[in-house]
Amino acid sequence: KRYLTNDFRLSIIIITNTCYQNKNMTKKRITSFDVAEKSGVSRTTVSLVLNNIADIRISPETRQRVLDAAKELGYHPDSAGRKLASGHTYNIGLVLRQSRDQVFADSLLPKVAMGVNQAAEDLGFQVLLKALEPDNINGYIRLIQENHVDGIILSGPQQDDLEIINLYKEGFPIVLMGQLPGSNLPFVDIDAIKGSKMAVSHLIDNGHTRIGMITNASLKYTSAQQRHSGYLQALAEAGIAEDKLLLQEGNYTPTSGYEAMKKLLDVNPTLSAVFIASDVVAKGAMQAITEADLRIPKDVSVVGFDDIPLADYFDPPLTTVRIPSYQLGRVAGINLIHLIKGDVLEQNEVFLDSELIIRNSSALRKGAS
Amino acid sequence: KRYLTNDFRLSIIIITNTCYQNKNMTKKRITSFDVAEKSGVSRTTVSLVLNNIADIRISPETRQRVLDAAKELGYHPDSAGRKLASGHTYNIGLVLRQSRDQVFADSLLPKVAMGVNQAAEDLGFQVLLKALEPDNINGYIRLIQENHVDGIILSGPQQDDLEIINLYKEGFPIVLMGQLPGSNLPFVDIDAIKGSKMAVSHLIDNGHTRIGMITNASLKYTSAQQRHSGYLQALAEAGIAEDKLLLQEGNYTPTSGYEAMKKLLDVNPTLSAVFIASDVVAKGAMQAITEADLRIPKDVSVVGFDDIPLADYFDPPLTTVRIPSYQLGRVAGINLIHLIKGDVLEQNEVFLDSELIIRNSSALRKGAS
DNA sequence: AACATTTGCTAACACGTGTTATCAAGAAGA
DNA sequence: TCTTCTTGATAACACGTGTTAGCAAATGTT
Repeated sequence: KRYLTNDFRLSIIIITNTCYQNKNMTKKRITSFDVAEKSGVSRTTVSLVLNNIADIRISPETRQRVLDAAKELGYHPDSAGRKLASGHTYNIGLVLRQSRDQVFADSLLPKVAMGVNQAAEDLGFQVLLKALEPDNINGYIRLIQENHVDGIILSGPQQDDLEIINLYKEGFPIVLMGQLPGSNLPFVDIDAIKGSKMAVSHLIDNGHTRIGMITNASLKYTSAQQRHSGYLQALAEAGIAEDKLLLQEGNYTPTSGYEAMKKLLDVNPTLSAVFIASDVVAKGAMQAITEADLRIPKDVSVVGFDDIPLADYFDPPLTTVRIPSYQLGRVAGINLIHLIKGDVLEQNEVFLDSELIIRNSSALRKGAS
Repeated sequence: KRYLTNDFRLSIIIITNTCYQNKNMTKKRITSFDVAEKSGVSRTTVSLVLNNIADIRISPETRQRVLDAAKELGYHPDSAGRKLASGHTYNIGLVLRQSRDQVFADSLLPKVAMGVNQAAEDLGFQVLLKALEPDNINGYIRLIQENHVDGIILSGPQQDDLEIINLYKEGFPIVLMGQLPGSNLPFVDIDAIKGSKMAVSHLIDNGHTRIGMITNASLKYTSAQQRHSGYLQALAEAGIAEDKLLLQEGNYTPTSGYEAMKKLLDVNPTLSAVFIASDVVAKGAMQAITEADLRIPKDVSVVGFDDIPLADYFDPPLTTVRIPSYQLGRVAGINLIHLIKGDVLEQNEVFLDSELIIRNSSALRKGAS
């Protein structure tokens, strides 16, 4: 089945008639039949012209007559009819797998959503938003079973998402935002290992050897694992041994960072720097550091992850790893739509580069090497 | 036209057959005809049973036979077919009117979106997300013209949104998030005037008389106007004269708050408190205060607006006005769906209460009254 | 027994589109 | 002149559902 372009739609931005079903004074919807009648051709011809079908012969005069009639009547094809006939919905689903609290605290989500929206807009698709409740893990299935979408972007996939793998194997277009190890589903993600490594190496370069870490989330999440493993790699390359006492888990919230940091300081008196895999968590941790009468960065250097909008306004401004959120959403959208159209992806696995933003929270200590 | 319930859908959460169109090995979709055949009744009966139509007589045995067959075959009605026949899409549009930068910085948006999502989920609808580019003000029109949605929530309406008023007059279901003065469209909003007044009165109660204000956005936005007018009302009630030198405009960003605060301090040496109608803007302002060698709250008390997730972790923790974002989204969603179903709204204009969260940034100065 | 009513179900239409197979007319070639 | 090819357009089918009008059988009433 062919996918249609929307050349015609773009040419009619002027709103002449806004007609829709209305239970009171049922305004008649303008159909392709009306356009056909007005321009004195068949409905088939109208469809062929308006969808700009290639390899079909229509005389230039007729074509123009149809376009004029459509514009004059303010015709807009009905999406339901189109879906039914073509088999395509021209919708993509943006499915949020994260817990509600996680979404609440996610200050990058708006950027991601805008990126997806832009991709859809550019390619003639619409975005269906679906947040999954924890007790409704397979809630997105309805989108597919009832044919609401042509494909989905699954944000924050987790280990127990088995159904999604079957769907992909059966040929349903899916792009992950984040990774699902063990599956070969196409995904778009940042290279979190590289990003974390960059962050921790920066601390090592500044002379630190006792470097703690607080994760962004439980280590059952892929993204937490990766950020942790970047930390380990940086240590290994510098010949620093891993010390499990230097690791604490956070869970997206400042509070968790506060608690984790307190534990870390209790157990590790010699700790001189900490890598916290989430800016939000870092904010809480910074407070714990200050409350322990330690100064940032003089006594403890801090590096975060995400570069949330406020990171530059932390006290002191937070050195962190910037995630290209908007691009992440945009590329996921573009790739999904390619998949839907049956194109082969240039890259099945896309890693976008993150960037180390160096600010004051990791400034060199006076007198250090 | 009647609106259908989704009782049947809820009873089939187990996924037996996940069938969809596939260009390679075109799995046949299971239709209501298949269910009819299997249970030995007509397609009409299947439809009547599955949609649980009232005032129709079906024998209990037949009803059960249909339900069993549907469950066994894993039948799920096709949304396009349903839309075409019923005239309803069971979609609501969440349209973001704010500029891209504004959305990026909006840390409450995820909560709002989750609220809308929840309402839709509960009432059997889907959410279509549409962010408008500044050069595409009427972009949502396509959603309506092509019949993608049964109604829309317009977030952040602006003065020049005239088309939306016409749509509503013609009977199209619309709920605003935020207000559009001069129109009588139904809306859901916080009582921003009351909230601001509460915030400023709190400062006055603490003994302040020279109270500055930095707006959250340009005063052409309704929300900025309201927060400003709450500020003025609180002053008036306390018999404090308005001083235009005490007002500066912000624009969502910390940077704008930083600049605005510097100007404010330059011109008003006696200023002892400031009300900043956005926590994000306040963060920048707080930095300007600190850089001027002033202490919060000792020299300058600060009160914000929004209660973003990090406000409790500002230094010092920020006194602010909490917006019930999730509820805002949920109520907007519920009311829109009521409107779609033809119900009369209990309240056409919904004001949700905001709450003053008192933290350290406005603590009483030692020795003050 | 004759008629009226209820019960249980269905045939047939409607929704608005995309697409294939086909056709008439005109142009080109033999 | 007769045949072949091209052009321009269309009739007819398909998609999957909701809904109205109506029908036969069963039940109730006089």
